[in-house]
Amino acid sequence: MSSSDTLIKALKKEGLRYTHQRQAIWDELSASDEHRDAEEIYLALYNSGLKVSRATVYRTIDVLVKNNLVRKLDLGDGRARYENKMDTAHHDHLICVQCGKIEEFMDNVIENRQVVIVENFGYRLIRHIHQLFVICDECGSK
Amino acid sequence: MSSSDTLIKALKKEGLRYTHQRQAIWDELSASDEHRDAEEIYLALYNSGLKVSRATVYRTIDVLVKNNLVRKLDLGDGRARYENKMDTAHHDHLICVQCGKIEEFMDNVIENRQVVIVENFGYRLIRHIHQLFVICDECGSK
DNA sequence: TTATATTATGAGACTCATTCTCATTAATAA
DNA sequence: TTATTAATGAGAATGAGTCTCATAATATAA
Repeated sequence: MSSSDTLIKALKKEGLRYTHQRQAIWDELSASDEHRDAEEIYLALYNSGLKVSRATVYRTIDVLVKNNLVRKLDLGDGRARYENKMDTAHHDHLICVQCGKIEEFMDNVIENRQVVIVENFGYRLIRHIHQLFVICDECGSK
Repeated sequence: MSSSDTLIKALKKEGLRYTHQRQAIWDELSASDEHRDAEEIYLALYNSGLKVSRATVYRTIDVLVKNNLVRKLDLGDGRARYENKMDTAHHDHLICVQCGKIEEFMDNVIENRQVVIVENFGYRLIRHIHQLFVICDECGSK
């Protein structure tokens, strides 16, 4: 499925129109594996000649997040980061507290344990946030 | 060790003065096991007749967090919550996405696994955030 | 103690990410 | 095509948290 089809499908599902701006924002996000904030995405578009407003960037990202095309990360520093979720398996993050580098991890033992913990409470797991704040190899060797 | 002693020790360590406001804020935090935001703490003090400014609430909480007397929680909704850390063992949180109820959990399997994951990257674990967003029993039965 | 030096406080201005408003523009339906 | 309706852009508004600076309180020296 092409990148446009994915977007069009999500927009259709939401009863929203297909616009150049929405395509541009999705293009920008889907072409990268970085974890960027809204301003970085806005500037990337701006610098490539696509003048999409910040408001539209935020509005469109919300739709993408809601439709599982993009993941929103809250690293606790006041700026949300966004990562493309296309073709990527579930994972959580390691964040270097010195340089900000972000790595991904996934551990089935932890995934399963989470479910057990929640079940023991008699609750139902909806989603989780698991972030390991580290000092990475480069920062640690200095 | 009394509640005042704990505070006084932390302030001394930081080279800060012991004031009525700081004591009042610490009293308010140390007397409760709730997970409250700064405004709730400010209002609790205000309503008990202690007119401490919001600025001082924030400033004092920062000191308490830095000295491990209080834990700051980022639930991703834009308001930090604070919980007293006195006499409480390490734990993470379950948060009901419907009613906001917060429960605590601790699992040694997960704790150990985290360390292994980070070591495999050649990194060093500094701290972690692990939040399980759930629908609690009360909300789920409705 | 009392005076002196220094830090803490309060009020409100400010910041910054994000959201909202609303007039204008663009996409879809007829 | 035009009519209808939704989307966009510019900038105002929001809200948690931080900063400023004049005043008040605490600690130190005498």
